[in-house]
This record gives sequence, structure tokens and C-alpha cells, in this order.
Amino acid sequence: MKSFGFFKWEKIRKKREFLEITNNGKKIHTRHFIIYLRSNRDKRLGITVSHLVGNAVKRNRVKRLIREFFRLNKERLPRCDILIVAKKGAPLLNYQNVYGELSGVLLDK
RNA sequence: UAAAGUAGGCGAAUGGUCGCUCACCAUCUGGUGAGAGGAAAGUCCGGGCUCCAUAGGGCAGGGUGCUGGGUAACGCCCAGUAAGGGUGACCUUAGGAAAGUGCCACAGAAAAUAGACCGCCAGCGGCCCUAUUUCAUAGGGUGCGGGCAAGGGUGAAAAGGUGAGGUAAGGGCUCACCGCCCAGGUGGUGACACCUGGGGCACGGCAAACCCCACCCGGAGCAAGACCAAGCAGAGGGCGAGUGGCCCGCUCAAUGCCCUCGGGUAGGUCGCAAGAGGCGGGAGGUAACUUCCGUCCCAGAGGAAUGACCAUUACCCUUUAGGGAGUGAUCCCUAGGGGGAACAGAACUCGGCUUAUGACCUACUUUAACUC
RNA sequence: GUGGGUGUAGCUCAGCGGUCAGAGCACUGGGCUGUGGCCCCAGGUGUCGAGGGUUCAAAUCCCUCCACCCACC
Repeated sequence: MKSFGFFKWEKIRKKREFLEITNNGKKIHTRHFIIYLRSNRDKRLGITVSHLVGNAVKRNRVKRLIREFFRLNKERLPRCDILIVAKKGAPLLNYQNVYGELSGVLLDK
């Protein structure tokens, strides 16, 4: 299981699922993100970046950085659905900042 | 050299590791190829395409507005005309106010049928004052009915302007020049320009106020629309008329249309990437553009791909050291450190417009200053 | 994708071509009171979202842009 890929079945794609996780999941705040967790057989990722975060370029960049984090650290993540919501300052971060902020909360030692 | 004007360009490159989307080949491990923009943006216009409606006409409603051309079309582009701005290169603006209605605050005498506050002018009548030693004459003030619109003052705007003659004072009252109006001619497809003659002059501004004139516009949008698969359950009421603004007209009489309640599904394929396409060249045209030949195939997602990290080399800024030019401010070269690199992400598609955009570059032109 | 709305004083809103843009609340100062509130008097307050244009004159009319909000499929 060496794959660092990010496949379609690892994405949360249905609006219904997003709502279920927001309502029933465990909620964690960090400086630039809100993270919802709900235990599941597979590890899956959903990302929400609203228009309040910035324009399309900034929103895409935030999503790509979060996907990169998921992909590279998949081995150490817990077995659950992860939903990450970006807050306002998020476009100013680079990958190092994102890693620093998310690893402390999500990764096993 | 500096400051401007116009037209345009570029929107870092290369390599490595780990990834994403699509196509093809292999086949369960992979390999090869392709993969954001000049604005992809805002959604301000106009087309293509699809469905619905449609004999045709009228009235609403909306849009455009100097002239000619270009175009699939446009509110866009090109060429010109006039007016205004700028020393200039250049830029900006554009139907009709003698069809009608309406508005023009404040100030001012008066604001669109002109009018007469101060004023100017002569006449008439009485009274008062002054001067000339009485009569009387002259001057001034006041009153009455007239003439005038030069001057004053108000305003954004005061009913042609300047000068001369003339007059009781004045006035296009007359004349010259300028402006305006009318008629004719010439040139131009035309906007318009020029010339000749006539008229003393009539016509304030606002249509981004209503409006008039000319031309254009059927409606909705790829969640259009077509097919496949899965699934369910229909019931009640209304319309006699319906026709996606209205009317006439026209057509139909149903398996039609509308409303309410209830039930089911929200999956896949196509549309969906060869186009008013790009590049190079020839021909026509002042140009926009058209046409012919050759050549190329260049994103296609669907909680939505085109990325992350590292290295090197260019570019710009700053700083340190060394060297060079110069009296100097400063500039150039070499080496090193630090920093910066904009605006922004395709969603059916094309033509424009508008707005955002760091640093840099190119061409032509103008104006200043200096040198030869 | 389509259609619509809002932006005016610190806040909530009027005003829709013509004096120096108003009202309520709030704020400041004074009076009243031993003190505070209530009450009374006086006062400050604005690039009318931004930039152009039309007009003698624009918050108002016309363009372009910005921000926010709503509705429908």
C-alpha cells in the first residue's frame, strides 16, 4: 500500500454526506480551518471553501494544498471521513503552514 | 535627455521527485501524448445552436441615433464630416427645439406672447430755487401724458456683434465687416464644403423631460434539448377557449391546457470540442475586412483536473567588497548576501465592449532643454 | 444562467432636478438634583458607495465600476 494517489472513491461528493458529517461529526477548530471527523471503514476527504475565502484562484489553491496533505500523509491518518472547511486567512498559507497546522490535530504519532 | 501622445508585444525558462484529468496502447503492474487566459473575469451588447411559438397586419414595450463602408450580427470596428479642448502629436462629442406639451429655482424692472426700475430725450402745465439790478431769459428740481432701449445693475442665459453715419434722444434706422436665414449653382455616394445673389434679422436653453422621425427586435435558454436505465399511484377541481404583452384575424374541438394535493427519481450516454479556428503566403481594398492556396489539430471537468516541493539559469530592486570613468552628483563591469515577480482559473460556443494587471520591451509622432 | 433590490449623520430611515440635504435615537455642553436617571435648553454631525457625463444647477437623470442582499430554474 505505497500509493500516494488521490482517487475518486476517496472523495466525499454528495451534498447529503456533507450535511451528515457537519451535523454528527466531531468538530475541531484551528486557526485557519474547521475540521469535522466521523468514523468510517475507509479514509475519505471532503473540502469546503466558500466564496468568502477569496476568488477562484485562491479557493483552488487552498483545496490543492489540503489534497496534497491528505495524499502524502494518508498512512498516518485515522480511519474516518474528514471534512475540512477553510476560514478567511487560508490563501496566505503555503504547504509548510498547512502541514504544521493539520498534522498536530489529525496525525497519529 | 526629459515629459507626453498613439499603436502594439511579453505575461520567465529548464530539469528532478511525488500526484491529478482526458485520449490511445498494453493489461491489472504500467507506458506514450495532450492539458487555462489576455483578460478564461464582469455579464454590458450581438450571433451560432436547441426547444417552444409563428399566414399576415396593427398597437403597446425595448433598443440604437452625424455620413459612408465592414460584418453572421452588434450599442463593435474602419474611413470621413462638423463642433469643442490641447502649444502640439492627438483626444472628446454628435438626429429633430419655426409638430405639440412641459420646465427654467434664487437674483433681477423683465425669463420667451418680451419688458421699462434707475436712466436718456423733446413737449405741455403750474410751483419752487439760483444767476443776470424789473419785464424777461437761461439753468436746475418737481408733476403729466409720450418717445427710446445706448448705459447701469441681476443672472447660467437679457432677443445679433464691432465700428462709422444719422437722430430730440435712440434704435439694422442706414452703411462696412463678421454672424444668421432664404434661393440658386459647383464639387462630393453622403455628412458637408465652396461660390454667387437676396433678406435687415425673423428662430433663448433643456429631448441622458414627455415626445417626434428613421432603423432594428418573437420568447426562452446547454439546468436548452435528445436518448437509455431504474422507480412509483394516482386523485380532485377548473377552462371553454387557447394562442409566452394585447387586439383584429386565423386555427383547433383532443389522448388539450391550467391549478391543488399526493407518490417516484435526481443515475448514465449524447449535446461537447474542426471552429464566422490558428499559422504562413498571394490577390483586392486608403482601412476595417474579403477572397484564394498551403499547412496544423490545439483543454474538456462534473464537490469540478491542469498541482506541491526542490535545484539551476535569466529579469528587477536593495546592500557589501574590488576595479574603472568623472572636479563632483553619479554611472559602468565583476563577485557575494537578502528580497520581489502582477491581475487572475475554462464549464455549450464565437465576435466585441468594459474593468483588473508587477516589472520590462518595440515602433512612430509631438513639445521643451542642451550639444554639434 | 436569468431576473430584481439596496447603498444618505455613529445606528434606523425620509428626501428623488433648485436656499446651507432632514427626522428619530445616540453623542457633547449647560440647567434641574446632595448624586444619577427622567425632564428642559443649546449644539456638533455627512467626499449622499466610487469615477465619468448631461444640465446654469445632480443625492436625484444617463453610463461604467464596487460592495452587500434576495428570488427562480
